[in-house]
Amino acid sequence: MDKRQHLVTTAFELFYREGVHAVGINRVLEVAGVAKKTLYHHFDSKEALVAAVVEYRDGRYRDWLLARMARAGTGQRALTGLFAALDDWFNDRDPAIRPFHGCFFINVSAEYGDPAHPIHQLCADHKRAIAAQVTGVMAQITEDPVQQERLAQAVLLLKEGCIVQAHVCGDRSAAVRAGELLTALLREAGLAAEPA
Amino acid sequence: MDKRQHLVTTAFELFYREGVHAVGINRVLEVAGVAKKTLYHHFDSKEALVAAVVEYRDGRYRDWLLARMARAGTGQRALTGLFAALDDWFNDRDPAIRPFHGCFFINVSAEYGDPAHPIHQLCADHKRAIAAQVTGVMAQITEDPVQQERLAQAVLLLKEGCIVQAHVCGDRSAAVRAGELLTALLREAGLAAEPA
DNA sequence: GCAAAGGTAGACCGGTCTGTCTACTTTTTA
DNA sequence: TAAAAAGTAGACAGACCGGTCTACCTTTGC
Repeated sequence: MDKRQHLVTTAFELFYREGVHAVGINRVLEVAGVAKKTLYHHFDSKEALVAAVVEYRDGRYRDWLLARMARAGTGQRALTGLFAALDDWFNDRDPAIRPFHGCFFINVSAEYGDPAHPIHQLCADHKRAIAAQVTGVMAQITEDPVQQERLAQAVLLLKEGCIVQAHVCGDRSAAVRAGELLTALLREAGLAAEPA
Repeated sequence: MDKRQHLVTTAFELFYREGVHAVGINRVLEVAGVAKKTLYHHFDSKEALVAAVVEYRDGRYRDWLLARMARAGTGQRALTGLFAALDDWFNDRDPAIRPFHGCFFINVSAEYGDPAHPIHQLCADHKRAIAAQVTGVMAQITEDPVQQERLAQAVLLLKEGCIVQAHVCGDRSAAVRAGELLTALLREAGLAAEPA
């Protein structure tokens, strides 16, 4: 059993559910069943642990989303798969990502509000990595690079928007509406919807 | 000088910039130049202060947004005004709302992650109040109630989305793109863009 | 003119925070 | 097999947390 990894996953669950500042190091140690010395052997400080947790979640989340998109197909089907994945996430239907307590990266960057803070930067890095993934899919839909960028940005806007609506307002159907809006936008852009 | 109000505005500035849990009561008192007894004369607890701060910001923010929309005109022009207002907010161009550190309500509900928590509820209430405002404007654009609801939801999705993009990724032009997407959606819905 | 309300400063309470440390045990590896 | 690495429990330090309290001062309304 890798103690370091165990600390990271335990800390993630607590931080995600209750917030970073609301969870003390002693609480993490108690739940993980690990000695304090061990934590400070692996991490210089709580902030170093937080950084490791963000990076861990970044990898997990992107792997999950990419897999769900790939499973749905390519091009437009992958985008439909993205919003279907979000819908399952919001409604706790996918064991691979359950439970839903909002976007961890939005939550953490709310607590580390200064954009220059390293932890905030890690959250921004995650969003940029997701953006790169989505832009890659866009290349399968249109050849026009301007259109690619424009539509990728639309997907991201709708994605973040529906995550916030789902978490803050408890609107669990936000992903469905976001998906429908994207379809409308693709139609408006002259890209006919593919049959299911 | 109303001490209670002074405490609320001071606490808001600190909470907004640094987060609720990151700012202690003593810090608020020090910055406000107010005695601890006075704070606990007006508020039962820190949480009561937080609630008052959220309600204060709710009023201020909605007044500001409503004024900006009204200034831009009615119907579609009001919606354009909404995204222009967000753009000014993100780029610190409007003294009435400056500075920008993300959406206070998203930030606070990230710290009070439990949807059943009263503070989280207050944040949800704010979003619902904004939603009602936007739905009202939609009645000026189309008579179809289904279309009204659908487009209002689209505006909210794009609004929350661009706020997150602006704050987490530091993308200060997110509001402009969100506004363009809304125009595209209105066009797709068969509602021709009004001339400026 | 005086009581009531609202204000001041700051000591104090019990508790929690991050982080350090001692002293000892287990596991890994060369 | 022996040294090095990684682990254990938990006391401790110094700072800060939210919140209470005493003792005193200032404003305000009747």
